Formats: sequence, structure tokens, C-alpha cells
Amino acid sequence: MKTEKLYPFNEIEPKWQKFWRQNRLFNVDTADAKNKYYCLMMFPYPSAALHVGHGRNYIIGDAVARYKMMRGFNVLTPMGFDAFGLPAENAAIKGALHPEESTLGNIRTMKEQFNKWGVEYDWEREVISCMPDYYKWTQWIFAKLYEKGLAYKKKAFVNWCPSCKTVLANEQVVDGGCERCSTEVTQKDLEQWFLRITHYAPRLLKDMGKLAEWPERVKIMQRNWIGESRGVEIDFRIDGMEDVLRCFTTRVDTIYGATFMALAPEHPLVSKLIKEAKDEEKLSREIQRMRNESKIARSDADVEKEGVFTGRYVINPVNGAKIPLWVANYILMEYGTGAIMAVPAHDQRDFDFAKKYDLPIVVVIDDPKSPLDANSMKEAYVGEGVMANSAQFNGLSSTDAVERIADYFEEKKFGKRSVQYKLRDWLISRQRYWGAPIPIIYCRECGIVPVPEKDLPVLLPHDVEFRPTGESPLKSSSRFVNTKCPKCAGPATRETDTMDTFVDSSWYYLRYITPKLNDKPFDPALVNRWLPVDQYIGGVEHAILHLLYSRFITKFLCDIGWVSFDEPFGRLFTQGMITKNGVKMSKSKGNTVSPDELINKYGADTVRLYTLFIGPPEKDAEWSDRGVEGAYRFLGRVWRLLEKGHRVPRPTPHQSQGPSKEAIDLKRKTHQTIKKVTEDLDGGFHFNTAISAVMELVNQSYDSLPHAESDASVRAVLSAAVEMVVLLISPFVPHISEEMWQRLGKKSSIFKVAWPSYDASALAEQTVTIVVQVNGKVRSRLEAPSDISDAELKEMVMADPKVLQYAQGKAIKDIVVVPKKLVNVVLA
RNA sequence: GCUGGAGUGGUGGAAUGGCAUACACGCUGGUCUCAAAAACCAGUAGCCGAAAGGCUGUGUGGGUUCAACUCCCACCUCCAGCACCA
Repeated sequence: MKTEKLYPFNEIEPKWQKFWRQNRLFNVDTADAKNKYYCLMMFPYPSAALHVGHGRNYIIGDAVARYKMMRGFNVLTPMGFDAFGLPAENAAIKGALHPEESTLGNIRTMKEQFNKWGVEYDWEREVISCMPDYYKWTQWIFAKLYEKGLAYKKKAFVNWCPSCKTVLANEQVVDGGCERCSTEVTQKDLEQWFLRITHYAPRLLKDMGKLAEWPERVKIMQRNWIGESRGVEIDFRIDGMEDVLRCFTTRVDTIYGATFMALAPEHPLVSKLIKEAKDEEKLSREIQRMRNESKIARSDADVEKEGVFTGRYVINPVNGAKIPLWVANYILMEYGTGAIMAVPAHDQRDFDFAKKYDLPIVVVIDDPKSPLDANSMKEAYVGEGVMANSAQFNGLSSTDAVERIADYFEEKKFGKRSVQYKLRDWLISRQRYWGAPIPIIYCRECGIVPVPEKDLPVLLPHDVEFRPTGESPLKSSSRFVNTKCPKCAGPATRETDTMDTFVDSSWYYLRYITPKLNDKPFDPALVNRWLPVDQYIGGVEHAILHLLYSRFITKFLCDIGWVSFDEPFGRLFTQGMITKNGVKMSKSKGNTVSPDELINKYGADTVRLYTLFIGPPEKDAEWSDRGVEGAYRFLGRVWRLLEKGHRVPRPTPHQSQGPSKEAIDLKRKTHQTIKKVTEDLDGGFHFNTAISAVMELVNQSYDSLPHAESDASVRAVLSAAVEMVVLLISPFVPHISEEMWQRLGKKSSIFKVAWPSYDASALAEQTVTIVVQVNGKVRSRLEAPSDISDAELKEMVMADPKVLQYAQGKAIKDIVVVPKKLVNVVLA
């Protein structure tokens, strides 16, 4: 389609972009934290080209920053790049540039794109996580964690991606596959570094109470991920052995119904338990087979339950009953204690297992609606009910019994109350090149020694064979590996794994405050004045990983006295995805929309306006090129409104006898619009309705143009309305607004102007339209003075011919009056 | 399975107890034009009707209320997260 140029955006936009930079509109002096507003957008991974879906995040953030500026805040909006990571390395392996070159190149491209969008930042604070002056402090944080016992190394079964040839955190395994390449994840037994995030599980959960301004869905996801369960740990004696088996249950009310016990195949006592069994070899082979099944296959709920009897029995502490001890594939070593008491009558998994292996089923909680019979049950009864077959607890409600039995257990020392979490410690070592080296040295004499602060950063060597082999590429550099022990100066070797990039991004928001400091990660005094972040904006895909890790690191830094707050982000906004043809835009699906072409054709303001107008920003939205044209037409309309307003011939002065109805109406609309836009921006991020409100004002201004020719009062109100339109859209479409502002004869940048406030008296209406209903159906409308009394209004309504027509011959039961809005006549 | 979120014209959406469909896209007709584009004007939920007007209508079925897209109960569908978590 051929498009006419509706206004000279191609001249205007570069002009004002240059102006903002020259006038340092977005550069902040952090020494002055008075009235501060820290507006943070999630920093991106530097990819080759941004599409319009990426743009939503930055456009929203830019609009918020500009709005807050006009509200008089000292707004800090920094930007940086989450620059370590696999894609750059994988590209390099395919024979492209070194990761550093491609990353820095991509950063340059992205900054140009931000520029063209009119998305401005305080670039003097730019943070790039792959630069030594940044990762020096990522390493410093690791060293601090190590010092406090919160970073540790252990051999563990870990998630291994055979394609990326690296381990993955639990959070990075999606549907059993690698989050990057979807290759099925396998298990590998490796020595790995972990961060003890589980230590913070209770606080990460409890402090969510402080996050009132976070989206509920994000909090729910984090809560589920942390996965707290309250229950009881119970010790079962093993018949004929000294050892004790501890299990965890949330359903201690079912303890009298435990008919067997089951262990995870990986349980450390398994081999000892089967040692003297007569068919030990066969047993051990079976158990080995269960272990070898991948965790992914095993964790599928549809997988057939399997197990073997160990030949041993344990003693139920409440009644001394001897119950058989099994090893079963559905028991997870990672959760609880890796051992469960099985109650087939009241747990579906145990029920399935008992049916398969013909184990007894004992009902201990009866269904109050229909009594249960263990022989004929088709599925486990998992609801609440009345205690049965449970000695002194019979007759209690099962909910009471949970507490009563827990008390009894603690009294008798059979066990104690306990809390379990699904959250696992954070596995951070990666056998890859493009990441921050873990600052650890192994000395034959001194063991594991963290690199002292004065020796940081541990530089990532440039010349390395980084093709993945399953071993860390850094191992290939003997210059890197061989070093001296910082303690004894003896020969030593370096850790060759690098850190998960989520470590880099878990603290970047602190670095922006003092980005160039080289003797500290940040200046605590300033950071404590500027943080928590006032508004954080980003994609919901980071609801768990990045946000949880950042909360963890902040709490840690708070505990060691480096910051005085324990939650980093006050308000969080997560924008929805932009889709094309119903699916997320991505290069691989070939459905991306490039902003460059659109900006050339319509200008950046059009792309910004459409992006904000497309729908509620927290929801996903389908991109429409037609919609872009609509936004463009609107800007053209605003542009012409300004010109037409100027060209209206001046009315002859003799008509100036006070404001006309048109003038009062337009003035009211103007102030209603100020109110609506302000409330839409303050109350949430309702850009779409704010923009439609301004569109209405523009439409009404056009309608008043003919009146302005003959009526001086309309002319005056119209020019005020036009000025307001420009101010109200300026955070959304900054270039055209600056230009129009200048053409209105204003001297300063529009973003230095105070946001308008509305005049409540201008909102008042002299007459209102009253909707008249008969039996709840709209039958008529009346114009009435806005200060009319209820009684007078009723009288007016009852005189309305329409109402009379319907009311004829019927008794009036009631007349409901909603002042200034509606009257409902209720007929019998 | 569990936990959230959502379901409104041809489309994106607006309205959180009081005029359902604001605003925009699309479409139809018109003005201007040799023609087109742009701009401007009018129309645009469905059904009946020449019209006036009437009836129906916010996923489905019930309920509360003078009044329900909005609140309550049950269900259906879609999306997202989690999922053998004891």
C-alpha cells in the first residue's frame, strides 16, 4: 500500500533524539536522591536484531519514565546488557565470530534500535555483564557466598543437556528438555557448585507479603516453585537392625493406615538393607534398573508404578505394627527424606502400588457421606472425614487429628513437626566458555581456596578452544589452569567451570547506581538511597528464575550488611507477549515484525503509539499492520489539528458575551481527559484507554472547529484543548509532541513541563441525561438539571409519555433513583 | 490432576452493580478527483419491520437484585505455570 506522508516524522525524530541527548534529559546525578524514581527495565541478552515484540518492554518503560519526569520525579532509567551466555558461544562454534566480538557488535546494533525508537536511557550508566569490570564483582559476590558457607561443591545427579554439553539448573529444565534447545535432559553424576538458596526458602516465601505491588500470577508462580509443605517427620525402626528410617508426611492423620513403607531407589540405606537378603543379586539388579531410568521418564505421573520388596520390615511407632519395606520407582530422593509411609486407602499413588502388589488397604478416615470399604474401593479417598481404626483418635475429624496426632508424636518423641520445600539449591556451574569464571583455586595443601578480592577478576582467557566436549573449555588453557595458591603460594589449579548467567543478572540493578566504581561492587550509601527499584518492568518468563535469584542475592547482601533492604523490586510490571499469527514472535518461526521498516514508513511515534494502544499491556496481543496505520492516521490528525487551529479566522470581537455551550462542553471534555489519562497512568499501566480518551478529545476538538470561527470563547478553549492533547500524549509519542510544543511557541522541552492537573469545577455539568427504565429496561431519556431533587426527578419521569404508556393500568411498586444517572420505574 | 487467568460485534478491545459494544481496525455508501491515494461525512451486534418501533444479545445452565458482562452456584472451552512433592 502506498502511504502519504501525513507529517514530517523523518525530520522531526532524529532532531529531538539529538536534542534529548545534548540536553542530557535522561542523565541523572545520583548524589541527589530527593524525589527519586528508579525505573528499571529488564536488561536484554544482546541478540542481533530486536523485533516489535521486544519493543513493548522498552516502550512501556520509556513512557513511564517520561511521565514520571513530568510529574516532577528525578527519574533514573539505566540500561545494560546481559551479555554472557550460550547463543553467542554456539554461534562462535558454528564458525562465526568470537563470542566477545559478536556480543559487542550486537550491543551496538541494539543501542541504535533503542535510539530509533526514541527510547532513551542514561547511557553513562551502561552495564555489560561480560566485561571484567562487571564480572569482577559477580565473582566477588560468589566469594562472599562461599565465605558464608552459602556456596558449596558437591557430587550430585544433575540435569545434563547432551546437545549444549552442559548442566542445567532445575529451573532451566522445561518439559523434560533443555530450555534452550529442547533436547531431552539426562542425568549425570558430577561435582558441581551450588548456591544455598534453600537456606532462604522460608524468607523468600514470607517476604512475598511485602510485594503488594507485584502481579498476583508472579507471586503464585514463586510460591508454587518454593513449594512449602507443613507436616511431620516420623522415625521408623527397622526390625532387626539398628538403623532408623525417617519419613516425612503431611498426612499424619493417616498414620494408622500405613500398610507399607517405600524408599527411593537412590536411598543411601538401600544397599545395606538388602545385603543379607537371599536373592540379593536379583534385588540389586532391579533397583539398579529403576535408578537408571531417567528422572524425566520416572517423574511422569502416568508411568507404571514399580517396586521390589526388600525382605525387611519396619515398626509403626503408634501401634508397633510390622509393615513391609519396599523400594519403589515413584519415590523421589530429592524431596523429603526419600522415604514414605504408604497409606493406600488415602493416597492414590500408594493405592495403585498396593493394588499392583497386593498389599493391604486399611481405611482410617471414613467418608462422612458414604462409608468406605477397603475391599471394594476403586480409588483412594483423599478428602477429609472421620477418624477410624485409629485407637484413641477414633471419632475425631481428620483435620483436628492432624494436629492432635502431631502433638502426640512430639510428646512421645516418635517424630516432630517439620516443613519441606520443593525448592532445590541453585546449581551454578557450567562447563562452558562464555561466562564468568568461578573464582576458586584448588591447592594440594590448602584444599579449596577462594580467590582473594585483590586478585579479582579472574579473567576469562581469550584464546581457548571453546568447542564443548563435556569438559570445561577453560581446561584447555594451561596458562589459565595453573596458578599459585593464594594461601601457601604452592602450585595450584583453578576451577574451570563458569557461572550460570543468572548469577550475573541477579545483582546488575545495584551496579547502575555507581557503575564505574572499581574498588567496590557498588556504593552502599547511594544504593540504599536509590533502592528498592520503584518500578521494574519485564517479561513474565522471568517470573521464577531471575526474580527469585535476585531476591535471594538481595537478602544475602542485606544479611552481610551491604544493603539495608531485603527486597530489590518494589513494584513489578510484567508485560504480555506480542504474537503474530497467534504465536510468539521468533526468528525460528519466521513471524517477526521488524521495527526498522515500520519506523521508516510511519515513524517511531507511530510504532510506539500502536504498541501502547494494542491492548492491556499485561495481556498478550496480536500484532496488526493495519492497526499501525490507524495509529499513524491519528498522529496525522493531531498534527493537522494544530495547523487548523492556527488557521481558524479570528471571530469578530462583538460576540464575546461569555462562554457558549460548545466552549463549556469542550472545556469539560478537556478536563475529563486530563483526569482520565492521569488516573489511567497512576492506577496501573492503562495506556490503551488513556490513548482512546485523548482520541475522543481530538474528535471533539475537530467538531468544535466550525464554531471557533464565529465564537471567541470556543476559540480560546480549543487552543487550550490542543495544548492539553500535546501534553497528554507526550510520554507515548515524544518526538511529535516536542515538535508541536515548540510550534505552539513554547521554549523548553515538553518533558520539563509539569504534568497538567484538572479543574474539578470544569467537570461540573449543568444538565445531565437521565436514563429512564421501566422494569429494568431502557425506555426513555430525559435532560434534567444536575441539581434536581429526587422528588422532582420522579415527578418528571412520571410525566414522560413513554413511561405513561408502559405504566398504563399498572400499579407502581417502586421508583429507584440513582442521582444524576438513572431512574427505574418498577411496575407490579 | 493441581493452581491461576481468560471467554463481549467481522477484528483488537471498553464498561467491575446503573445506557453493553467507548476508542480503534475492517467493511459499506457518499464528498473531493480524469482516476486513485490521502482527507472528510454518514452507516455498521443479530432478528422482525417500509418506517416508527419491538424482540434477542457479553461461553452454557441456574440463582441473588428494582437493575448483572460485573456478585453467587454448577458446568464447558481456551491459555499459562506446576505436576508421582509424600
